[in-house]
Amino acid sequence: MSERTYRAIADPTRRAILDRLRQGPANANALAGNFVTSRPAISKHLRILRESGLVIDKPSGRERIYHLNAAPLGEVFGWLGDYRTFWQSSLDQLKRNLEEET
Amino acid sequence: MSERTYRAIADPTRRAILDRLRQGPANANALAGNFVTSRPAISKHLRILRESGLVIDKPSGRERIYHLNAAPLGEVFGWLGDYRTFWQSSLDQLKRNLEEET
DNA sequence: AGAATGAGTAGCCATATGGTTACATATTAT
DNA sequence: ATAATATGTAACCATATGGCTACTCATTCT
Repeated sequence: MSERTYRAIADPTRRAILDRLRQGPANANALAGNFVTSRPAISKHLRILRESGLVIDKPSGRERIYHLNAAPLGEVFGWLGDYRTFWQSSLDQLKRNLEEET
Repeated sequence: MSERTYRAIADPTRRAILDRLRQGPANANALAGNFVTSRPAISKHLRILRESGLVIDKPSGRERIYHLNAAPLGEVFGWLGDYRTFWQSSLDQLKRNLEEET
């Protein structure tokens, strides 16, 4: 399912929602309040976040409280981790490669 | 520019290209050879990777050698890092939250 | 010179994406 | 009971995305 995770975090609004949820649960209205975007649009983003498992919603009366579930991000983090050594040495390493046969 | 990075890695083919480049530089043809997708499609992906700075191309005669440049991934890694504590404790933490008022 | 090769672009197409307004539904407040 | 509130969905729209075939351009091989 990690494919969905990559897609989900590709959108800046959705990343902002996740960032917001790091400070604690919130209902849809509260989340929408943070953006210029219309509430239905946020509702759509929340659906995508739900489907990717990045948020979990807990119905509470007429409202729905959204909780962050960061677990799926672990996979992405893992994938990126494999590149760690590359970006650490990359600047000079790359230069050497590129100038190698100049 | 990190926005472009998130978009770039959202596509599985592009991630596969990056994975491939981790093993060393390659020209466009070689990269395209790894996929069922047509060469022009790969060419487009390479353009996006170039524009996001994730690859750097070094023209060499009639071919163009692509090198991985993982640096931009560092930003994404950093963003994900802020969630680390969440996914580590998330399973039981979340359960507690959800069952809190049940 | 002429053929072949590596690679990008143009033009086209179908589907996905993100946004909007209008509407439907359920729960809570008066 | 009725009004107000919270939220999601429907229908529609414009643009982005990813893929394909045909074509162009530059370089290299014979």
